[in-house]
Amino acid sequence: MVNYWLMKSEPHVYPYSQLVDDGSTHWDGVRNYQARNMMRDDMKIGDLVLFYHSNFKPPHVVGIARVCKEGYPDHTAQDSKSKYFDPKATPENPRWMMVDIEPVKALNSIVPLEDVRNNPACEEMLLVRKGQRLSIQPVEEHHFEIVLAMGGLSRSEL
DNA sequence: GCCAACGTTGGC
DNA sequence: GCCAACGTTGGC
Repeated sequence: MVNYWLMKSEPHVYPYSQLVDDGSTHWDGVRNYQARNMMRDDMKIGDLVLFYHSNFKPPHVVGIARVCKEGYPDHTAQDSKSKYFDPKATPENPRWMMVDIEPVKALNSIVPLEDVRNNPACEEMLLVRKGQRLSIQPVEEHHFEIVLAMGGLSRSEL
């Protein structure tokens, strides 16, 4: 059973192209409990991810990624030199978790947030809900397929 | 740069 | 357990 997600990254911090260059990455630095719980409990190897560029004009979905390692402790929380350091995190109680993702395919054309918002079929997506700030969001399969199609790709091309 | 929405913290 | 103050996110 494959699940679908959307993960936000600021392109000036970590763009999709960097994921492609790196081959995979660990999704460190998430310090929100809802997002952590999804990484810890729900994200499974093979799950597909809409990779989203936030804080960019225009904000947009840029590519597809895949979960390649399931939830494990985010070591940056225990690194006092890291900007993600959390003094409450310990080896016994790491507090924060991360997953690894790998690139699957860039969209043929990016899908701006506005296009998602203007698509009546996407009305129910968390991404376009008012006040929705979660950096990791569950996505329904049909929404995943719609965004994929808006980006000029079909499921069989992944 | 503004600010709405939301999450977290900590005093009580 | 309430809630005011504060910090962060992220579109605009």
